[in-house]
Amino acid sequence: MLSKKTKYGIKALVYLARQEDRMPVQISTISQSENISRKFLESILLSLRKNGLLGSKKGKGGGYYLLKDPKEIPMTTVMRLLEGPIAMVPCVSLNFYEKCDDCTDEDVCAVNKLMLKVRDNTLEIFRNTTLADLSN
Amino acid sequence: MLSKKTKYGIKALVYLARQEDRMPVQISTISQSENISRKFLESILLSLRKNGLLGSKKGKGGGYYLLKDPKEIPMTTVMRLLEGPIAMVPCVSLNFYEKCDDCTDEDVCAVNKLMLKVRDNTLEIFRNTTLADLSN
DNA sequence: GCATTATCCTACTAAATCGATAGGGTTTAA
DNA sequence: TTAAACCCTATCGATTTAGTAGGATAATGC
Repeated sequence: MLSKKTKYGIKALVYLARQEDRMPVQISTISQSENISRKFLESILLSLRKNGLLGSKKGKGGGYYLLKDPKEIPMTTVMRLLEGPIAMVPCVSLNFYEKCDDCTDEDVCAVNKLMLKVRDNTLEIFRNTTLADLSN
Repeated sequence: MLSKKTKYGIKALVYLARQEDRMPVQISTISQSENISRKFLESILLSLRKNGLLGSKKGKGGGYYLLKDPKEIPMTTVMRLLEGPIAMVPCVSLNFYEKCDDCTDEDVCAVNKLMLKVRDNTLEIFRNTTLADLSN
């Protein structure tokens, strides 16, 4: 299951991508428009800023804005920042690989075999979809 | 992330699928071979039996066995029994559909659009993979 | 018929995660 | 100087996860 954090994060990013200019948008504006708890969204946007996806401006007239062109932001980046690993098991993860405790031989493991296929497909979709694609 | 329940369940089913005959296999045998906590595996196999995937025999010489030919068991069935919905959000789920609280219009929702693609692809894989495929 | 073997079933629990909420601190524009 | 806005840390209730405990029930073989 996708966490609400990820879901809200994507919605907020798409909201920002839909702005013609790169002017700062306030948290409250997004939270009201997308029906997201203001405080929760605040923490999400904060982490997206810390991870280099968003810029922010403090004080009156401040807010958040995208640092790059939406066309240059693939969903792999977004998903990894918000949700973490794309793979369903760590043993098939590219960026978060971890060996299973119980598995003696990964090459024979049925779960590994199956989830590798799923990861490949999902990854392909995320790679070929940018924020811009979702904003239309 | 895939739950351990699902992971262990798949491993156990594959173990059973690899038996030439349909003789009952004891929980302990599988749990030792696959490094799974005996009691936890017990509860998993019990639920698979209740859901019609496995048969069981009590008493001495008892155990669990597949009720159908592994070729006839697609991973969609297995995944839905063990993990639940295949979709990452309920609003794109076939068997577990649920409307989002925050979403006013599903047709415009970026998350919906993206996750629909992911679900279609994942579903295709699970549909075209049977227990038999994973047992080789 | 009785001991042994194995599944069946219910209940409990420790730990982790999720989805927030609280409550200030700091910066900036007007 | 004041109000608007982000910044940051801490806390919290509810839920899920990954088991564990302990006995009830059923089948087998002697």
